[in-house]
Amino acid sequence: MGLNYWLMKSEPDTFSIDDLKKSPKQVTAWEGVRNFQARNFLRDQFQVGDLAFFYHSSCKVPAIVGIMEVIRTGLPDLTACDPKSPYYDPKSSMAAPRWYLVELKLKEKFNTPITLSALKMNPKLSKMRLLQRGNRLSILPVSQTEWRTILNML
DNA sequence: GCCAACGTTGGC
DNA sequence: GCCAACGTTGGC
Repeated sequence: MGLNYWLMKSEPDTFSIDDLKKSPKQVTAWEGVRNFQARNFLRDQFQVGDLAFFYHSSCKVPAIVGIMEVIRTGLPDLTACDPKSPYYDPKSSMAAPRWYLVELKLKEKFNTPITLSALKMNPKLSKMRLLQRGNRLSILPVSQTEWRTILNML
């Protein structure tokens, strides 16, 4: 099986691509995913070497702002075990982790973000999951064709 | 701040 | 297992 492509949303007020750029080694643990479908992607389908778009959501100009590479997978999200964390989940435990995360390294920050409205205007992307009505998943698979189409928009 | 759409919870 | 109520997401 080949490598996968993903789109990962983050609210820039919480964690932006510049925060990632400033992180040690430009690596981050993508913590706080609390949706089962997204969790299943993280736990079961992410592979080392996969590439992911960094997407800024819930902000003035929602956009793809860069590319990350998956460097570690299948790690339990221990913020679920920390009562002081906003991501605390009493139903998770060290012995039986409920939530997982991956580690990502910044590959590229785009000089010009690819905005949501630009994505919507590209007829080749009409089937993209991000653009489907009512989509709320914070982690979405991207097809290889979509990935290439989007890179061609840079 | 609004609201459509969706996910989760919990009573039955 | 159903489904109403509630909470969250996220664009606008």
